[in-house]
Amino acid sequence: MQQPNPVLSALGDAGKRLTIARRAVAEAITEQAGHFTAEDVLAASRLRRRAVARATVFRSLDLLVDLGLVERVDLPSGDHAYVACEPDAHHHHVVCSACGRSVEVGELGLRPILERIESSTGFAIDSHRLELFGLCPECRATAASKRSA
Amino acid sequence: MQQPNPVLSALGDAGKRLTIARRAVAEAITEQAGHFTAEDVLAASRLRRRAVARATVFRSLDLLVDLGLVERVDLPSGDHAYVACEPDAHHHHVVCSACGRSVEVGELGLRPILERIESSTGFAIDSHRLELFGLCPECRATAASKRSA
DNA sequence: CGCTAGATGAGACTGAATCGCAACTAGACG
DNA sequence: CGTCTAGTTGCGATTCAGTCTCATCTAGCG
Repeated sequence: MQQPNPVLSALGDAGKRLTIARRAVAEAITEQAGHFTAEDVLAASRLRRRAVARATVFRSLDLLVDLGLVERVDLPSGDHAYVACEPDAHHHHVVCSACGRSVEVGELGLRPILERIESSTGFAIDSHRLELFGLCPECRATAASKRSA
Repeated sequence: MQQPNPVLSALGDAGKRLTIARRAVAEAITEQAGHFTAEDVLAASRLRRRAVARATVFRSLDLLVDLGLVERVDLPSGDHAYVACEPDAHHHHVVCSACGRSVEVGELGLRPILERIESSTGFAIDSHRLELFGLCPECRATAASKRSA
């Protein structure tokens, strides 16, 4: 297992050191199916051979957010979570409210809407945040079978 | 000054008691230009003759959120804030990233986009959250004049 | 006026997130 | 391959928003 881990190579590209702690965080992140909290990463690192200090997890996460490899989302519950995502392209996340799995969706024609808002309010909109919550196909199926039981 | 305060009358309609603490919170909220944090309300209540306990501020805020008189927004900074808003109609908020002032915008044709996402991802989207950040007209003007100076 | 469910205040408590600082190490350089 | 040092890390203390408990209080009704 060399390291096809995109998080690590991106760190290298950014001129950051590839420390043991960062490898551990990167691994913990890439094995998460959907969104995860800082605490999840912390717990995952502890299950592996290398535990990472809480402060370091936060520092690494901040770094990854800066690099655009990870994004912060605020769950409807108010909790803070993160999702791994492709850098560069502007996109949004659809988060399953049952299992937490998340998928990215592309830019999806929001632009004309933003322009409409800009002209009607006079605001110069420079950032937005669209978070979508619902049930993923699997959880819909589960919910449906439970209901019929 | 009787009480044309919409927050208070809505509380009454919902069968809730109009206590002194709630009046204080309602006043603090209605005098906020834009978004505000729980701490802001707390501070505002202290400046007036009637200080409200921290726990009560949170309880009142939760209540107002339930009644749809106030909405929670998560600032890009990660802070939790609230915005007063009209109940009932589905809408979104545009928040000025400089002064915090916020205005509501209506439903704005997001529906077709949501449908597109549902069919492409298989998710059943049941809630979404769109928060827009940018400069309000006043702050744009201020920024522009500063830049030319 | 008196009653009672609902509301409040005070402050202890929780848990996430941050900070400061000494110790460590990745990676550059000779 | 050894040395050097800025970037990192770990640890523990700390902060701070938000919650909880419970005794006390009161809005609003009859």
